Amino acid sequence: MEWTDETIARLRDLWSQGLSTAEIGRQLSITKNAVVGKAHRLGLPPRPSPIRNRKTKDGDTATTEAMPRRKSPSRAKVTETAASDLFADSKDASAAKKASEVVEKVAEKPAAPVRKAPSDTPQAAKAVPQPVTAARPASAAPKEAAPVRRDPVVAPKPEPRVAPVPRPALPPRFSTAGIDRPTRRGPSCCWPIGDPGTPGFHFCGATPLPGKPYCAEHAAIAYVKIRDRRD
DNA sequence: CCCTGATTCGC
DNA sequence: GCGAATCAGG
Repeated sequence: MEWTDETIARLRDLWSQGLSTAEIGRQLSITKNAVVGKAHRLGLPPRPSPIRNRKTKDGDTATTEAMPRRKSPSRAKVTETAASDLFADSKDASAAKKASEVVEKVAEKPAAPVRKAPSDTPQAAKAVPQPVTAARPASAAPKEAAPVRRDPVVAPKPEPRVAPVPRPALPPRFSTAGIDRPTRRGPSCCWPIGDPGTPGFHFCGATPLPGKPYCAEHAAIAYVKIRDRRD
């Protein structure tokens, strides 16, 4: 896999949108493993993991005995043997992991696998292109489908605020402060320009294609037929 | 079973 | 650095 600057940017983007690793992988035509692996190497914020937090914790005694730290999955040779004990210090504190615990509640799952790349596979065909979250940049709420209903009588609001989605304010490093984002309301292309966290980072902001989070220009890059991207 | 993300470790 | 194999929870 060639991790170009662009594919990485897309990975970050999709990742930050909360898409599942498998979904991201599908869109990038790579395996979910590749996605997760890369995400980790990039230091992207961990998602709420479905499995139990098996490390960290103060005394570390928790999981030790009940769970064999590592199996030797056949492919794993006995490279550790004696070394294991000698280097068995490992008391490293994974502060980052802990931090993720704090945010466990945020959840708000991606709702549905959306934004399937237009492909010729029958499977992808079932997915209806939805504006998953053209409004990701900040407080605007996705989920227009939210069946949240206000008072049946009053509230003739022409623009009912969408449900207060607990969008957990992006992590500090992704703080939108100082980010140059489009001033106009409504959908805007969320193609990332620059690196999140850096001063110049911003989203494209152009008017997106109907039903897509990207403008025509970036949608052309974002949505590539799987068959065509084989090279 | 399916899904999910996390981790390990040969390459 | 990469990602398949694997683990493990829902």
